[in-house]
Amino acid sequence: MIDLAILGLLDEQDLHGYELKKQLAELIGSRSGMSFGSLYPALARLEKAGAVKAVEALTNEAAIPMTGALSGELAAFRARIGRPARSRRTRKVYGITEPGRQRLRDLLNDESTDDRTFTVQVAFCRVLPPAERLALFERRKAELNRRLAERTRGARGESSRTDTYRLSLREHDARTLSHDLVWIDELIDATRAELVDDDAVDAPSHLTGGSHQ
Amino acid sequence: MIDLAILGLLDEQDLHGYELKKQLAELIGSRSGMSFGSLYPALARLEKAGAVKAVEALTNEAAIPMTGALSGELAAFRARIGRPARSRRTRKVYGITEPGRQRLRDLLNDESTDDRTFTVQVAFCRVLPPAERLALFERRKAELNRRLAERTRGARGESSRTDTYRLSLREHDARTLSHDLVWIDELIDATRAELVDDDAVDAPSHLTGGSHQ
DNA sequence: GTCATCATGTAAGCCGTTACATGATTGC
DNA sequence: GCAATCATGTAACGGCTTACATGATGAC
Repeated sequence: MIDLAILGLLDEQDLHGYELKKQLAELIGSRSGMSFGSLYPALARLEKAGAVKAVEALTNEAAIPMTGALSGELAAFRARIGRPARSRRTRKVYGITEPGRQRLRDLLNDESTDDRTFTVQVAFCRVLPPAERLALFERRKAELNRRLAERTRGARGESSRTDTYRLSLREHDARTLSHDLVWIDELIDATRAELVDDDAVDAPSHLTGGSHQ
Repeated sequence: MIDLAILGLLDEQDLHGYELKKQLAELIGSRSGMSFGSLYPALARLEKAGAVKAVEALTNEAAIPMTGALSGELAAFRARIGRPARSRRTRKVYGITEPGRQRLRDLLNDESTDDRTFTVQVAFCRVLPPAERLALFERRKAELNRRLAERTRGARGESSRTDTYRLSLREHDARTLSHDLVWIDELIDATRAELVDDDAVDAPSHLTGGSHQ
């Protein structure tokens, strides 16, 4: 999962480890770890595998892309102080390679039932072609439905040892699952619309009435 | 977290490892692992620490508590087939000890911000006195509010690199957090009501107007 | 010059998973 | 007897966390 997050971020812009960690924390929350002790070895592993490579960090601020709102806080800070950027000899800036992009697509298509992984997959799914994105969402939907079914099955035969709190927990779980399913359906609808749009260019109107559920 | 789940279940009834795993899967879902490779070492560790002990598994069905709906499925199966229970020499049935119960209460009061741990804590929180239960819920509420605040802070300054899917992800996260907060408030209200009831017996009406939020 | 921050890494250790090994009981 | 299920464990391995080690840069 860490590979997915790293490659996804590097696909957007070149970054060094320290900044990567900050953006990672912003993306998936500062909780759920992602400490230096796992980030740097992961970067080294990816570099060895050829998925990322250290790009020449030019020694002045031109090395840092200032277009748009990228590195917004840092840029704002510098502008406020009115001082040139440091030379930053010690930073090691990474960029994604073409094999790395392929690896990213593979990881996005990876059939994992892990919740956190899916979150990160959604965060970067725009790099997938619509059909694969749709497949990703459909797999997730199937997984959530599977859990819902499992839950319903388990609800029988345990009536004796369920106090108020455990009942409340079960109800809350069920509501959360429904909530997630509604969301997935939104994502699916949006992506299907994109697919239809694409088809309208290449081959008109034979997917519009496609199967639901 | 595995200790918490094991002690919580053993506090309800004596169980052997295999059955423990089944009930664990029912409680927190068959996903999120809890394989034998972690269960048995955990049981051994708890036994060594004196938190659980192997109880004499009598070699006939009398060893298995048939009162109420305990072991409901197994009992039903036997009744249906009409055959006596097996001797089960190989099973090692564990029971919780008094130190184990204390350890259970400690684990329930443990200040962890882990989501899964909290789920299990709720599942067994009935063993806590209402005041401690309330404190557990309040801590969770504070944690969720902290995450919400962090999220809101992070929402500024990232407008450029947010596509539709990442926006949708953020919205969904926010809705999920609100949803969880509503639930926590329900739990808090229920527990506070219990507290007030208790007070009405011991010491009337000086906690009713307690601080909110 | 010293402290905080930025920045990168290594090492020890925990925890949990997968896979393997073993063996009892029961249905057929 | 043989396969399926029940039942208990061990061993290898991997991944992640905490803590440690190092050093550059810039503020004061």
